[in-house]
Amino acid sequence: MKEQEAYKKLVDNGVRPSVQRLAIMEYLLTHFTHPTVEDVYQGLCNKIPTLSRTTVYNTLRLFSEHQAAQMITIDDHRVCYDGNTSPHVHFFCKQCGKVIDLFGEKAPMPNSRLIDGNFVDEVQLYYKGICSDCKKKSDKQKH
Amino acid sequence: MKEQEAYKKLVDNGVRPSVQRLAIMEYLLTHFTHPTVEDVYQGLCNKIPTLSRTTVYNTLRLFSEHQAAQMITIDDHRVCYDGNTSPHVHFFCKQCGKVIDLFGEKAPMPNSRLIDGNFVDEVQLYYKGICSDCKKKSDKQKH
DNA sequence: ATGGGTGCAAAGGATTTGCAACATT
DNA sequence: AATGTTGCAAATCCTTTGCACCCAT
Repeated sequence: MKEQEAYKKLVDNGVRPSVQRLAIMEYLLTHFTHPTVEDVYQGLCNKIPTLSRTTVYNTLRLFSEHQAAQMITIDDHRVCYDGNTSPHVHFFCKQCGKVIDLFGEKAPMPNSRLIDGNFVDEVQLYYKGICSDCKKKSDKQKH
Repeated sequence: MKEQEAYKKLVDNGVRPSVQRLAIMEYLLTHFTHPTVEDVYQGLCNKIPTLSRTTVYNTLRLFSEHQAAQMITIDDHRVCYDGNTSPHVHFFCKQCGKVIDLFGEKAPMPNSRLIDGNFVDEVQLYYKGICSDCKKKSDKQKH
């Protein structure tokens, strides 16, 4: 049951559970599609009709501050989130804006938590380019 | 002379030179501070009094599309740019918002330009945390 | 009853767009 | 003349804030 996993993930990371927080975390743990705030809102507003975008904004920010989710800033137009907090590589398609996991690539590890006196607590590796779907489409158009 | 370097960087990357574009590129090549659009605008509006923010926005986007500069999306509140297009690691301070180069860390290389059918033409590695300056400040407050 | 959580409406801020004026070839 | 470039003003869109209400302890 993903509900219990969501509950555990909140408590383990020092976030008090509430109906909304549990629902948002459960959404992240069942949709590894790198949803934006709007995606999460649209996905839950039927289930929780009183849900507001503000709550989704606040909650996702809270999650990332507590390392309960990863905030992904790969797209310069909007932020998105990932419930998978283990390090892995993200690919961004500059054409369609999709964010894809590249589990085959090895995620980097800093040499140390302390680099030149700066304390590192988060690492993100981003690859950008054109995804296979968009590449196929543009290949077709050439004929 | 940085002017000639700026000119070359534009032409080499297929960007037609103009007064504004040269000035903006020269600014990038003399300020490795990861300036935002506003920074570049403020830095140049004395030299070019007619300069508009719109032009800075358009020009920097153009540069990054032509690989003449790197667009850095490490800060979720605003984009910044780097005239150094060789791969290196960026550190973002979550407290003061500063972006620092970590030349000591090794920048990753994808195994191939084509990963799972996706074409990769840009790689960015971001470290996030608290910078040494902010760490010192918060240490002092404890006394 | 107290403190945290939620949600509405409004504000804020970064970025883009439409379009007319301008520069350059 | 034709084409690309610039810059103002307005629009857009994402995100945050202020504040009142609500819920749970």
